[in-house]
Amino acid sequence: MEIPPVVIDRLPLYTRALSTLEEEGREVVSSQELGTLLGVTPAQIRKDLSYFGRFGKQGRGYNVRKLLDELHRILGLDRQWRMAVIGVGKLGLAILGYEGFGPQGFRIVEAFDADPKRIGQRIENLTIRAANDLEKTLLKNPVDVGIVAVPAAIAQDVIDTLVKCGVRAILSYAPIPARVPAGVYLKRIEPVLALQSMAYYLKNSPRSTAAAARS
Amino acid sequence: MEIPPVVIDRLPLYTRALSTLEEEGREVVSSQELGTLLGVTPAQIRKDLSYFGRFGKQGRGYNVRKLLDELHRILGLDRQWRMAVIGVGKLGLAILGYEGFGPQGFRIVEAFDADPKRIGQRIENLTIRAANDLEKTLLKNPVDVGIVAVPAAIAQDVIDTLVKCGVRAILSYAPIPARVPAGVYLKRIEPVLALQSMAYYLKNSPRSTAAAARS
DNA sequence: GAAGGTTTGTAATTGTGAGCACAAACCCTT
DNA sequence: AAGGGTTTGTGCTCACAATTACAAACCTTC
Repeated sequence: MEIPPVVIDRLPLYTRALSTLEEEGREVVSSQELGTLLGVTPAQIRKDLSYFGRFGKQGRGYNVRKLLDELHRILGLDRQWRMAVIGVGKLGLAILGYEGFGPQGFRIVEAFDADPKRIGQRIENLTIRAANDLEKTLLKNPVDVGIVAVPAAIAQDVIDTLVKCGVRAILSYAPIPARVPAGVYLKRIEPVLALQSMAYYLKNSPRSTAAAARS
Repeated sequence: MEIPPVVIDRLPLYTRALSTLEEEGREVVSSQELGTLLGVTPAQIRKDLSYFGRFGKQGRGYNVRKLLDELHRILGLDRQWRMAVIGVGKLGLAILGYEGFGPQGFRIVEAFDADPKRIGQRIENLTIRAANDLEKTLLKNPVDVGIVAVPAAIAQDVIDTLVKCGVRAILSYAPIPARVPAGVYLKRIEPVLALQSMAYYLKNSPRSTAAAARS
C-alpha cells in the first residue's frame, strides 16, 4: 500500500501538536480537538492515521503519549539523524545556531564553507571545514541530511556532490529549482516564492475578501 | 472564476525561470522547455497560464519578456511591497541581510526586537525599534507584509498584533500552527517539518527505491 | 447492566487538479 | 503560395484526495 505524500507531510504537524499537549500533561485527545488546534478537519486526521494502524479508542480518543510514540516510530524520529551544513554565511550561521533541530533528533555534525576566513573557525561546538574537503569528509563520515545554504550559482554543484556522497535527503535554502535523481529527497525553503504568491492575494482582495491562503 | 491556490503557487516558479532565460538573452521559450527546466509537465504550464489569458503563439512559444511582464502584473510584482521584520535574533539578522528580497520588490522598511541591547542598533541601513513600539509604528507607517522571526512562545501574540495593525500578509518562521482570520494570508517556513517528513522516506527506502519527494 | 452520549475507523461519495490528445494557429522553407 | 513541422489552448478523462456519514465500540452514570 502506497501512502500519499500529503499525508506524510501532515504527520509532523500532528507530532508537534501532540508534544505540546503532552507537556501540558494531557493524557487523551480527540481528533476533534486536535483538528481545531491545527486547522484540519477531524476526519482528515483519523483517515491519515488509519493508513498506519488503529491507535484510538471509540468514545474516548487517542492516548497522547502512545500516539506520539507511534508517530515517532512511523516517521523515523526515534533515532538521531546526522546533518551537514554547506555554506556558513549569514544564513548558515542562523541555521547552525538554531535550537529547534536538536530536540527533534536532527544533529548538525559538519559545517563547510569556501571562505578562507571562515575555515577553521569554531562555531557552536563545530569546526568549519573547507568546502574542498566536502567530498572527502562525507565519504569517511557519512551524513543522512545535507543542508544547502550557499549562493544560487553553486547550489546545483553542491547538491550534485552531496548526492555523489550518498546523501539521500537534502534541505535546500538556495533559490533554484534543483533537480535530484530518483531516490533522493529534496525539500526547498523558498521565502521569496512564498511572498510572491501572497502578493497575488494582496493585490486581488481590496480588504478581507477571500479566504486565507493555505500555508 | 476562482483560481486554484496551487496554480498561484506555481506562478512565481515560472517567473524565476523566465528571469533567468531573459538574462541569458532568450527571446522565446516553449512550454516544453520551461517544463524541463522546472520539472513540470508542459501541459501543466499551459493550463496554468490559460487561467489568465492567451500569452503564447502557436508553433512558436512564449515571448520571454512579454510573459514575464504579464506574470509580474498578475502577481503584483510590478510594485514595491513594504515589509517589517519582527525579531532580530540570529534568524532575523539573516533575514535582514538576505539580498534576495529587494530585487523582487520586497523591501524591509522596519525591524523590531525586545532585547534592550538590540534596540537602537543600526543594521543594513535600518534602526532596530523597540518591540513595544510595534503597534504604534505600524499604525503610523503601515507595511504590507510582516515577517515573524520571534520565539514560538510569543509568535501568536506578535501575529495578532500585526493583524490588528492591518497587516494582511505574514511570513512566519515560528514553529507553531498560527491561526489568522480570513482575509489575512499566512505562509510558514518550517524546516523542521520538512526534515521530519523526509525522515519517513529515508527510513522506508533501504536505498533508492521510491520516487523523489515533492519539494 | 442498561441507556445515553462520545468518538473512532472506514465505506461511499464528492470535488478537484493533473494529464492526454487534438484542432487551430503560426513559422519557415521551397 | 503551398506544405511540413511546431506549439499553443482547451475539452475530456482519469486519478486521487477530502469529506460525509454511519456502524461499531467505548465510557460513564444511574
